[in-house]
Amino acid sequence: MERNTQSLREHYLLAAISDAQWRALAPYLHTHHLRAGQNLFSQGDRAEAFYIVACGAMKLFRVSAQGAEKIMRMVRGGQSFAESVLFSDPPRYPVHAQAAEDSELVAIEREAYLRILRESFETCRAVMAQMTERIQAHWNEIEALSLHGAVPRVARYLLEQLALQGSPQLRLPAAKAQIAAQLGLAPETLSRGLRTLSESGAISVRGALVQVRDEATLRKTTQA
Amino acid sequence: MERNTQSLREHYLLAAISDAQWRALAPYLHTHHLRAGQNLFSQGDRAEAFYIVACGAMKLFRVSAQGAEKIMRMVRGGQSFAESVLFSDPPRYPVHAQAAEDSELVAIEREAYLRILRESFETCRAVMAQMTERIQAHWNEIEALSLHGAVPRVARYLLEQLALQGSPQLRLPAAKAQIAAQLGLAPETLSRGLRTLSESGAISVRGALVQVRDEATLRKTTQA
DNA sequence: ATGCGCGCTTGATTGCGGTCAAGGCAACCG
DNA sequence: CGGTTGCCTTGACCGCAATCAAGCGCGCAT
Repeated sequence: MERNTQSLREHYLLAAISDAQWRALAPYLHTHHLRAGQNLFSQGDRAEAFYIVACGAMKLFRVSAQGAEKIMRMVRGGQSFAESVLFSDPPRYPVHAQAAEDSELVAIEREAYLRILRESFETCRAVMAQMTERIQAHWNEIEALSLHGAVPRVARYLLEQLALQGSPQLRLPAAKAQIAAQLGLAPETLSRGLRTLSESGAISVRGALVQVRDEATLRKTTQA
Repeated sequence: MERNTQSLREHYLLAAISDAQWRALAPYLHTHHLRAGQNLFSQGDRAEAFYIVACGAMKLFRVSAQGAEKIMRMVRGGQSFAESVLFSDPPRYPVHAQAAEDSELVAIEREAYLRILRESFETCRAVMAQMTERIQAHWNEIEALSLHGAVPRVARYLLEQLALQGSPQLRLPAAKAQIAAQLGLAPETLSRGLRTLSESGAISVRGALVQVRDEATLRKTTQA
């Protein structure tokens, strides 16, 4: 973990703390290596730590009684997850977490980090800002789920990716079945959605490569 | 507002601050009176304050392009809303807010409260805990929306109300059309959902009065 | 008491998305 | 080079919830 130390400390959850605090925290950091498909924790497990993804990708998901899987969030390198267990009481993980690829994580012990938080308003502020962002994202998702149909959801997802990847040459970051699960759709419906968007001229698709041809149309479709 | 001062200060967002901080904050608190149906702010408005409901009820909602209204949250006496604008930049309200009944609110200016927050970890902690709770609620709602059908959503809502009201003699807190909008359903579907639950023996309905007869069945229906 | 109006319920129809089953396509392997 | 395997797409069908359209019941005012 020595090599990662510096980049880890640049993470927003750790950037604002003092050197002394950093040294105090160090014994409570642990790295984990997971192979694709391996479970990290299950929904309902007692939580002693939260995590930062060094590399790879984790999927956070829930499972319905019939076994259908809904991906709540994909977490990639540099992002953190399960910070919410810092403040829930009793601290339990509210989702399942599983490695979507071979991954490397840093676990941060809950109690130790809370001690840091107590002494650093800037870090508190970072945590709160992060939570705020998450809340906004949830509202958008709830709105999409209850107000819009399947095609707008796909369009919204593509715009998100566009913002994320910069280039109009998108490469889908996961298998389409996974993306479908993230959007709360059947894989077939995602397929048809992409087809519809193609036919409207907004995008063109070949395999996992999506070319955004008309962002304006795409943006309109979002709220249709 | 003098009469409310004490009860206001017992609100979790204000409970942990010192007397000096309280005096410093006082000039930045403002009471508002709204009649039922009156708008407080619209989605996208620039935000200078967040709010605590003294009495009455506010509805927070979004509107689709076709005019359909989705109630994101109902806020009643003692609860606060729009705290998330404390940390978003630029600070804009992410929903519309409208009085569902005649209501009395206390507005707390954003900048002033941020100054308090900087000096009170306990208050930070309260804010973060609150946000955590909200995030969990959103996950539950997202799960319900994407994994379950209409009847389980109704069942879930009734269980929420049961926990809230204590007694198995529920009084629905709003017109059924409003509740339907909150659940993301057509009013007709809510009606049929209640009917289904009646026929299964889980509840019985007369007007706005719902008697919970079999909580276990209701709970099963939730995740069906 | 009678008539009106509004909110709720009920029934019939429609459309969207899920499910099931079959086919295409590409990568990997004998 | 043909075969197998896994992923994706396509098409046919089905079911749930939205929509449309009456009917019903209750409160209210004349």
